[in-house]
Amino acid sequence: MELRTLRYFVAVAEELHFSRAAARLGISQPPLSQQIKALEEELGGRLLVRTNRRVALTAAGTLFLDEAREVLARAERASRLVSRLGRGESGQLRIGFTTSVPLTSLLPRTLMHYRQRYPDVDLRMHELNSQRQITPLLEGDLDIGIMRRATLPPELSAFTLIREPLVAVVNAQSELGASDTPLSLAELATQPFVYFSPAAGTGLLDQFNVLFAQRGLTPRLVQEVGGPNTIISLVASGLGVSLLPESFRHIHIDNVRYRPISDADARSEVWLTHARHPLTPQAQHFIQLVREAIAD
Amino acid sequence: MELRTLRYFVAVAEELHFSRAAARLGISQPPLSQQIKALEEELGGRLLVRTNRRVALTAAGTLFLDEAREVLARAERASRLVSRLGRGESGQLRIGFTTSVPLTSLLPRTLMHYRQRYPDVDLRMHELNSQRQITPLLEGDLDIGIMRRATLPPELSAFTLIREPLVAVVNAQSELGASDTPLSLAELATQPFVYFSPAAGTGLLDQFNVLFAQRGLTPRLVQEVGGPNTIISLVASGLGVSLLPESFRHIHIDNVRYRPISDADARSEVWLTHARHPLTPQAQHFIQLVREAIAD
DNA sequence: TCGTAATGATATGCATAGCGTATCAAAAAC
DNA sequence: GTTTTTGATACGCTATGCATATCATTACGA
Repeated sequence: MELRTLRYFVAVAEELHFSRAAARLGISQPPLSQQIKALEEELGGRLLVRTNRRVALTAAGTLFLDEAREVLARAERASRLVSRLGRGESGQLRIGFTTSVPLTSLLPRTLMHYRQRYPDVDLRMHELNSQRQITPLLEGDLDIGIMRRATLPPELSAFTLIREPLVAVVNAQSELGASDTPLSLAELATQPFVYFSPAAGTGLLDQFNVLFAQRGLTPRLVQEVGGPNTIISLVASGLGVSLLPESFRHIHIDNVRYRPISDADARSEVWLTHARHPLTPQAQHFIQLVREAIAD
Repeated sequence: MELRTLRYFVAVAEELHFSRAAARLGISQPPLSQQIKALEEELGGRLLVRTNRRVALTAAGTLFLDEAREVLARAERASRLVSRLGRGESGQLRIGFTTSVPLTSLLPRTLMHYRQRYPDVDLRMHELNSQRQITPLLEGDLDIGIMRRATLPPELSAFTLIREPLVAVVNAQSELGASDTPLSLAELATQPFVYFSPAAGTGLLDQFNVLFAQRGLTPRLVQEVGGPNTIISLVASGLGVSLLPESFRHIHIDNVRYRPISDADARSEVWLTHARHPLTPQAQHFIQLVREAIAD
């Protein structure tokens, strides 16, 4: 017994006429008669009484009509559900992102596009620092991670979404806050620094260390903090200077001034990271949209 | 998409191994791979991830596994239910019978056999006189009627189950009750009669009338009643004599004596009647059992 | 590091299931 | 009685699904 058999039977049972049913099914009448006959033989009893040029359902046929409709409807439903899920039109997409990412316009824009295009996908955003995204990505608890540049295990793959300049964060009342002209890292390094503690897990700290070490500079850290907002607040209070990606300029706090860095390599990257092999269709679509957004 | 496809997919999803699944299905591995591939193309998304010599389900595949199992189970159930019903192993059987029929051993015996053999058939017995069985039989409200010989419309078909002699029912205190020897109808007709009213609808009245008319006899009816038990009671009270099929001897009432009738044609028939064309399998089985019981 | 085993994918040929055309048989309608 | 309707039957063909042979990739062991 196959679904085709059920479709044929339902057609005959509804039309109560073999030729009309065959026309509706787009086949000719003889094979339809044969299939119904075979079905009756398989079930071991008559489903239809063909008498006096009139076709009628037996009790068994009436029952089978209900059952066959039910089976067909379930099969149809299964196909529809799985098709949508498999095409990435439903299901879920879990994205990890760092604090700084919402400040760039790329992510909010792409998320908006994605939600418009795939409104039935359950989008789950998890704010996690770069380090803390790695394990969930490896274990399949996150589909996509958006993070600052970091050292990744080989099972993860990444590409650059954004490459943005670093800017000095200085107190407007201080000596360095008197101007808006570019500063060199060497100049900045003369000042007391407020920066992330290693426990904050941000990829920015690595970039920070590398940049200064390459120049033989060792800035004096007066305060280690957990998040960028704290950094900016402490700079506002005059505790020291700092160095952050340009997108943090969007955070306006009294007494804080952002100055460009003259060093050409003072840049930070935002990465899109994912486990290497089996990307879900939802993740593929998201990445596709991100790439299109970058291309603009 | 066919049920076969679903069976194949379930096998692969359960084994997570194409070759083992193919072995379980009794086919070779290549066609299995092809069918799964075709299924994935039809649904428009991957159901399985074949990676690193390991097969795993995607989210869509996990959903489809549940759905496919459900569809297959429903199809299986439909097949089982309808098969039983179509084979006459379940469903119902509606039998009409007259008052006198339970007195013969044939019907109780056959019913017992039928219930043993087809315990899941809902057997509905309706006590109805011969006339009142005809309409339900014609309209499909009864499958089988068991009745005394009657004139039937051509849409009904019948055969004889029992042919039994008639016996005289006489009062033990009366002149005719003094002996057990055979009586002729002519002798009996000299006595006042207790018999069925036409409203009782029994086929016995027809037979009664025919028998006496053929002999030019017109017995004097002193009382018309509705049922055989009343006849016997009234005979017991001395109101008159009567004529009933032999099986009524099973009703023992004080002061009633049954005497054989010497006329060879003084016989009554019990018929099994049914609508001509589409007998339900349940009715066919019942008739089969009755015929076997008669053959013994 | 290289060879070997395991495993799914691909290529190709064949058998059969299912379809179409032609025709029959029975019954109803005129 | 003739014609029409309609499901069943006969028969040939095609396409689907299967088997055999082989390939490609990867993991594993020496």
